[in-house]
Amino acid sequence: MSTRIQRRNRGLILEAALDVFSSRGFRGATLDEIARAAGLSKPNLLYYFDSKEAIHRALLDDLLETWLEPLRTIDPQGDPQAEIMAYMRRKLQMARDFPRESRLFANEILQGAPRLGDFIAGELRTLVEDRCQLIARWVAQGRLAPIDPLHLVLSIWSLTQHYADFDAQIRLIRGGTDPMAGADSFLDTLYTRLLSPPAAVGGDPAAPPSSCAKYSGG
Amino acid sequence: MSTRIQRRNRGLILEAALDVFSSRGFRGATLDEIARAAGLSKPNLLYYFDSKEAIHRALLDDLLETWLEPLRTIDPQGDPQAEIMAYMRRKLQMARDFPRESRLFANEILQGAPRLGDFIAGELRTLVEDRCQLIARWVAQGRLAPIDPLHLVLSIWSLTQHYADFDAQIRLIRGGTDPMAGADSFLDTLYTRLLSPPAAVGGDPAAPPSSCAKYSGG
DNA sequence: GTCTATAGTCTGATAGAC
DNA sequence: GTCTATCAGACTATAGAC
Repeated sequence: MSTRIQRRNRGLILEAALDVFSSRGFRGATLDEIARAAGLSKPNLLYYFDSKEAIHRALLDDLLETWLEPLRTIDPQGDPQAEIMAYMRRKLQMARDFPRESRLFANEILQGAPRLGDFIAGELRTLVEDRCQLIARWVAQGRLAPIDPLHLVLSIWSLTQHYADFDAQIRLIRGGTDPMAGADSFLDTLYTRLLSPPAAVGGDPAAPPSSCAKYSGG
Repeated sequence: MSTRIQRRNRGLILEAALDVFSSRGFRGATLDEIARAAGLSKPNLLYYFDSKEAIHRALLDDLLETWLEPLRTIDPQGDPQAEIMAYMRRKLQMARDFPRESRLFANEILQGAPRLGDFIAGELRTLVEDRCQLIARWVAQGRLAPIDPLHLVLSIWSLTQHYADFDAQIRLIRGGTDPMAGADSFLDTLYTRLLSPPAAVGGDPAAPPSSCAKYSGG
């Protein structure tokens, strides 16, 4: 059983650690800096967590469910285009609400996914494959414009997380203005134009993507 | 004047350092690992470069021109859609040819651009603003579908660099297959649908983006 | 130019008093 | 539970022989 002060201090540590790990990477982060940010002493950090590694792992574990959930929420019974647009908007909202978590994740991937390999090759891969099959069915039914399902999913990750991961760059380029100003309507426009099934008359100028067949089973 | 062996060793060091810095970040990299990868002793590294920081800076300096050039190459006299598609393809080719450079850059931005702030707020920002004005003119002339120029540029950076920066994740999700397989035709499709000016009849279903006015001057 | 040896610093983790 | 003090290892960088 954990006391009130224990939960409070664990929370302080994780909050501080998220700041430091997300902006410096695992090796760039130091316990000294985390301790200072948490307002605790370094030995006290190690009273609550066994090691620097354990703090980092706790952050990742907290993150993984959050990371899968927006993709899980896609409803096979819903309207295809509306479902994918809603998924994109959830991911964009996550970039707004949890930019540090996005950068923590990006740091891990950039360094070869040393601690996330199992998660990605397991739960995430399974879920992505399932969703790609769903999208391929929607395309086959003519309810979405022809598109490669996997690259579509990757594009949503890329375009939404970019606003969190490259926040520093966008701020410097935009000067004072909000880095995400205009992102919502831009992405709405982009995915509307990308996904709208070609109207009965007036064909789509783009060639259909070569490989949807891969996911057409199931 | 530098001898043949000096040029060779500097090259070996920079090549090894690019491997290590791009996959571990600045603080995660160690001179021991770079020395081992270069086949030289650690003091010998520091005979050629003043410090770890100096090696890193040399890599970034080499990178910056390469980073600007594809954006510079956009031709104001060319066909708008073709120019932007060609720019996207150049960036995608860079992700294929120079994935380590892309990850080196991403590492720096993720950590708040501590060494790239001046470059981004200066040369890059100036060039981006110039290109956004050009794109805004093209939109105003009806030669491109209505779109926010800055977010268009950001989307190209995001979607192309993603294949280099998140390579580890994509590999794990795709299993054995080439991480970039299908990327070319996907991005061709995406930007064709995004940028094609609406045909005379059969309007675009997307609302025009709110703010192109910002770049309409010039 | 390249090496061995090492100085000096930082960092993760532990010991032990309170 | 929290602290001061400190250890052991890893790290960047330098000294000095060859």
